[in-house]
Amino acid sequence: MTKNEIADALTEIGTLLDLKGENPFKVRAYQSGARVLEALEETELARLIAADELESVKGIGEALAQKIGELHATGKLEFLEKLRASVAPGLVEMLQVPGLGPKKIKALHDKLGIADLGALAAACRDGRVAALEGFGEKTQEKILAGIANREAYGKRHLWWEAWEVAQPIVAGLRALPGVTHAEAAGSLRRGLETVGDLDFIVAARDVVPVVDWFTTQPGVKEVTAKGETKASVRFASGLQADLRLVPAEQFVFALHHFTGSKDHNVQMRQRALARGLRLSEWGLAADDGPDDGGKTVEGGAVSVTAAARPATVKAKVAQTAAQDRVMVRNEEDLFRKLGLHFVPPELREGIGEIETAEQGELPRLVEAGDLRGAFHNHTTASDGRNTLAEMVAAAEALGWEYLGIADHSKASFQANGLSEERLLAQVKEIQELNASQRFKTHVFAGTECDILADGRLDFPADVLAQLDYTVVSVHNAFAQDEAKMTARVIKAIEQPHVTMLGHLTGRLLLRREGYKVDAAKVIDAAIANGVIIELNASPWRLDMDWRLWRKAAEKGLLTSINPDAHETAGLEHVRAGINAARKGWLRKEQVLNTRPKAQVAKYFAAKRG
DNA sequence: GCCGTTTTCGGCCCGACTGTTTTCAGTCG
Repeated sequence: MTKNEIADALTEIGTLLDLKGENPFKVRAYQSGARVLEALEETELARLIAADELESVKGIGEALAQKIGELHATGKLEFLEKLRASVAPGLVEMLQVPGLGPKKIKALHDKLGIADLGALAAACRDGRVAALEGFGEKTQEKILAGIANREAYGKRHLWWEAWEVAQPIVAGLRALPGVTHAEAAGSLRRGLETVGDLDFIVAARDVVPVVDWFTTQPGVKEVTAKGETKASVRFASGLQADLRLVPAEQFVFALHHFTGSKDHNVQMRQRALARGLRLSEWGLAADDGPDDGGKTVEGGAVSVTAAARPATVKAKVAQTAAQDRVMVRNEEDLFRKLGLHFVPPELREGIGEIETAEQGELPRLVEAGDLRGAFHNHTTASDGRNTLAEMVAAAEALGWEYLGIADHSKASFQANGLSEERLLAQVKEIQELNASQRFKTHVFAGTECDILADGRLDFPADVLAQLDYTVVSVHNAFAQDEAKMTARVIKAIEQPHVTMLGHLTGRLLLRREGYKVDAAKVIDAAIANGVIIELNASPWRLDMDWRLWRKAAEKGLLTSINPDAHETAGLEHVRAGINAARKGWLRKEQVLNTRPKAQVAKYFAAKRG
């Protein structure tokens, strides 16, 4: 078992023990054990197990060491299997209902015999839940609503959709009187392809109007929390948004903390501790040990124990400031205090960015402003919703130097794919449009040519030779096994005149898994053949996945950030592609469509031979 | 279950919020 799988098993043990009403500190021991494990390198874990030194790791004692060792060696754990058998599986599912935790679930199970969501809904409907001690009408209603909406509530949301909700809120927050800082944090800020919920961090002199404004935004369906420092709302789409109000001097720390990721934060806190500092959402302070006036660290938060707890947040800040608080002006400053170059939010995934930032070797990431155009766009000639002229006008409005048109080929019948004749007519139309100088934006004539089931292309080489460039993509026979699909794609990119490979896996985020293909082999073949793999920037695709880009680009792979636009508004999806490219550590030089028109034309010409 | 110049038992993570209570338990992050 890998360390992350073992960590998942420990977390599951914690959850199950919690549901059984076990000692909460025991529960936490398993959960923090999982966190500790996640922070270890895979090789380090193997070494510690081999050397029988697991117990030297803080947070792992005799019992956890034994269980981790067993899971690592055999992939199984009898203790966990017995535990699973002793807890009704429906209870775990009940944890998904907002407002239900282990205690309430245990009470429902023990007193009403409820063991799954169906029975819970029934008990709510006939009023048995409200009659239970510690429950009431409101709780019962909330549980019913939670069950009804759990699919929407539990689900993640496309980055683009979340961003469209978040943008006006950030702008509105910043415009409120007394607001000094406002930012969206979380996975949205990290540019992750999907987002669980929205986190807004705000510093304001007067909090009440901010909370009132936030909870009355258009689209808010439900206000689930409303206090002086925090408010939560739920939009009709099921998207949840949290607002956190912090004093101005804590803003940077809160922003960093809630931007995450969890792994990045764990590593940052460990780095702080190694430097005699403690980092948390509250601040950065000297680490004087656990008895330095009451501050303790657990789960990363610097907090104040009961004996020394001041009455208010303000008093707490004042007290901490009076002690050893390290002041920072911005995130750059925060990283600098820990001996690091600034780590852009998109890189904060805990996958090596901190080590690289220490060496000062983080790349200068590609930016939205670097793009000069985009390829792989559709028009009404195939399945697009705007004409060639409309698409070019939209590109011109974006200030683009060039726009590539790549309509579908005839095998994509469902998408009104172009025959050879229609394609060549379109090429002529494009040449005439360029000659007319009607638009400042130059149009490159291409195609999105289907890769047929056997790896042949939908157009012959002599037709492709008449285009500026060729994108090749898989649009059918998705069910082929990995070996067959991989061979099919490689055969396609080995053929002459192929400029770039479209959406490597064909995935549709939150809707459809991609087809099975060996990405590493395709990447090697693309490099060997001088073929680009596109970064399809459609918010539903973001394919090839950002997790593969860093290594692929290091090996020499070139990309193009392609919106796959089917209408004028779709051109702006390159913004989502920029996120993915940045998460893949890509520099401007590794993205074709950051190059000036003349260089692109030269690149295409060289490829055509 | 883990931990220890407060050491081998008795602590351990808390602030904010809601809902059920009338002083607090449970949830969430």
